[in-house]
Amino acid sequence: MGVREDARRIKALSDESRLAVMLALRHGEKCACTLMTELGISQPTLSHHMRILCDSGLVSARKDGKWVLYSISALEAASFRSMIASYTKAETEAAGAGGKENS
Amino acid sequence: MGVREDARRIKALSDESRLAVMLALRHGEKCACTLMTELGISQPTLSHHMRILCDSGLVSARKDGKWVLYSISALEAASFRSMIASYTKAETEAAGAGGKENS
DNA sequence: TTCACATATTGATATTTATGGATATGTGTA
DNA sequence: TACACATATCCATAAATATCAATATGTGAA
Repeated sequence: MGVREDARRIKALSDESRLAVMLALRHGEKCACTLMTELGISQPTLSHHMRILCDSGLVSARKDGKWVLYSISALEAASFRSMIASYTKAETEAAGAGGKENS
Repeated sequence: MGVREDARRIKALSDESRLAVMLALRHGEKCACTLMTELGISQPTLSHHMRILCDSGLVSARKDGKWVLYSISALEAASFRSMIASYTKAETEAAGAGGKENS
């Protein structure tokens, strides 16, 4: 919690390369080498971006032999969307009585 | 549309001061001078942040005499949340048949 | 017009960040 | 052990960004 931490989490998504990573991971986990090829960026640069995404919690890493498989954390992603909503949804006067708000 | 443009829009929210602005505007429009006082930042700095928020579309400005009243654009905010979802929601194999997805 | 106030712009500076080469670490295979 | 490969870290550099003082612009009142 905290605006500073929220800004840090949002910053993790505020980069073109990292958004491309998120798109690449929508169908499931991928190893760094695949992401590197698909994005067309250098290995140190990809490693840098993956660290930021992992630090934010949005992406989690799993070691498999010499590969590291990255995947979107569904739980953290939902929490992220909820956090975004808290900044972008207007505060309704009598909130809470109406129902679920989110699916 | 486009990953680059999406990154730019997300970047608009990836700053602590601008998140504070969004929170301050949740209950309705406010003038720059009020935001400046509430956030405790200089006038040029606030102007800089408001320009970025307005450029992103999330916030819209309305002139009233010598004041400029800022408010969250509900339509753009909804579009923003939808865009965020497109990067953070896992792609389901047979999507679309289930129902609304969003409220 | 002049004045006071609200906001935007300019310009300079310090901090952050993205990038990739070189190198280190870790892992499986021969 | 040595070797090839995958990933992380270190380092330097260029670009982007946040900040604010000074100044410009606009607006209503006297």
